[in-house]
Amino acid sequence: MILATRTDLAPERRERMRTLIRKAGIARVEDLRRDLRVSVATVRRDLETLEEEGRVRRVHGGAVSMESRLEEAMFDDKATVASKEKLRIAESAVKLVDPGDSIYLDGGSTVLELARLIAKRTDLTVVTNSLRAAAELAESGPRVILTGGELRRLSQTMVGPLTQAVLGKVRVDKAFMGTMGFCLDDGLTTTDPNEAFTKSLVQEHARQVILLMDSGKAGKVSFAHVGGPECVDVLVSDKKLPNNFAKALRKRGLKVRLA
Amino acid sequence: MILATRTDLAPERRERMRTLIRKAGIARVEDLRRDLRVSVATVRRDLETLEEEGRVRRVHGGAVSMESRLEEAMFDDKATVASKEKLRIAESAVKLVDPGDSIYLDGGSTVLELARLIAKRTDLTVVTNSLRAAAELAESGPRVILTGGELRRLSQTMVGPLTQAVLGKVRVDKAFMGTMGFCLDDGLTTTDPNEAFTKSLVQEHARQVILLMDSGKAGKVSFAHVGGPECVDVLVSDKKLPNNFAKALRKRGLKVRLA
DNA sequence: TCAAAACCGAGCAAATTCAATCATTTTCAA
DNA sequence: TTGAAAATGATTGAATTTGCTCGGTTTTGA
Repeated sequence: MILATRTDLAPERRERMRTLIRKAGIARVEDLRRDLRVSVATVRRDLETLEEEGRVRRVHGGAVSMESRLEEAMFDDKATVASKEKLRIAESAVKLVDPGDSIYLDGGSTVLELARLIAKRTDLTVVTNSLRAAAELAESGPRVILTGGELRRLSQTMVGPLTQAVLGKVRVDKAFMGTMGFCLDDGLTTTDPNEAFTKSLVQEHARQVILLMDSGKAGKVSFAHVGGPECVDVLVSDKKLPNNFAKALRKRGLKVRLA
Repeated sequence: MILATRTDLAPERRERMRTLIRKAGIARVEDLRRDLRVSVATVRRDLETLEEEGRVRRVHGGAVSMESRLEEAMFDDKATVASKEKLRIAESAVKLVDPGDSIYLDGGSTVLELARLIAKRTDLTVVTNSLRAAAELAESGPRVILTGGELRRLSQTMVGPLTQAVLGKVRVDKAFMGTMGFCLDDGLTTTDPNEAFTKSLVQEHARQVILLMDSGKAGKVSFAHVGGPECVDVLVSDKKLPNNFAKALRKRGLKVRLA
């Protein structure tokens, strides 16, 4: 009986739709309409359901399977979005790197940009607690030393007391660091105490501490205290940095570079 | 008759574009327009989104890829299926991991398979000197501690004297290790002295040393000496392992598991 | 240094796709 | 069988995407 076959058609149709999308990785609304012999309205409604269930991700013109590599590629947040400011700051900071230097790079997106800019240089030694920075330099380039320590997933960095073990044995000419907040009263602050611990540890073993900070962080205070404003030697920021902020820092002996 | 080739969905097209740029390192707008059969306006708009995602860097006339080879390598790692033997060995080895264990994972493809198998477990502590293993566990799963040390590019591991700093401060229940060669006379050998140094260091701080080795490595000798056969407690290998080899090891007190 | 060529971004129009709405059909229980 | 609820299909205005043009900018080569 023809009607009988239609009884529980909807769930079955959605299941077929899901399979079709998974097989191809991506499917157009029009193709699904043709394959499933239903109207586009139904296709859209089904896609809506599947999206709510987390099976697919809708895109203009169709849908991407959540299990496909395409989905991974599209919505991969590992690829950090570098704003123009951050790139400019990094480009300015790279000029501070002299031939033969040994430098430290910590986590943070601006510092990561700097890592990309020195990825071809073979005359440097880079110490880092950032897995992302290490990944940028993993193929070729500087000599790379990782600090070790406990993995902090959010920032993909190695932090905590264990970092002391390696950091205690090395000295760097310049430490390039990021921050969550930097203000005149509270100095350098970040979100995680372990992260803060490692940051202050690095400063003890660096001849010069260079802070890469987009202007949005100026005056901000985060949770964990790293050190006062005087623990930074050079600040590299962008032109939107408030004038009086820069002036106050210079008065305290910091060098301020605006990219 | 082939009708007009239907246009790609935007995510598909951007993915293809991304691949083209990554493969060549750099691509011109004009080339992309021709290869993807779209207008230059669309190419530019796509490049803009890819740039915002941090995947490419636009330059006058085209774009250069910002995706390091490592990410590609990581991706290749995920795509390549390990040999059946290696997977079987890893599946056998994972049964040796008890709830709450702290374990060590070193470099090597078989051990990497093991890392994948425990990526969902949250009851473990993993110490590793392998960036690839760390990458497998970077998203979620066990507590991860990295040894730190100098990056050895070929194996993407941290090796050398600096690893001592962290390894000296931790103890693990089980150390899972790979090898380049294992024979009755020379014991465990590997290609790089620094790597060998770290391996023997680990063995001092592990209650139990478990060697994951496909049968092809049996009787082989590599360059750098790690330790005698007795430094291994358990050998996990595949069924092709020569019978007399297994027998000789058992005679010396090693446990031998064949997957 | 200067001019030609190539390239870029913004704005606009056409085409495609989407979401909301409503009419029709189907389902299910009384 | 009947009526309410759910599912489906069609319509339409809004939103998105795409290709093209035009004025300004960057690069190239003499």
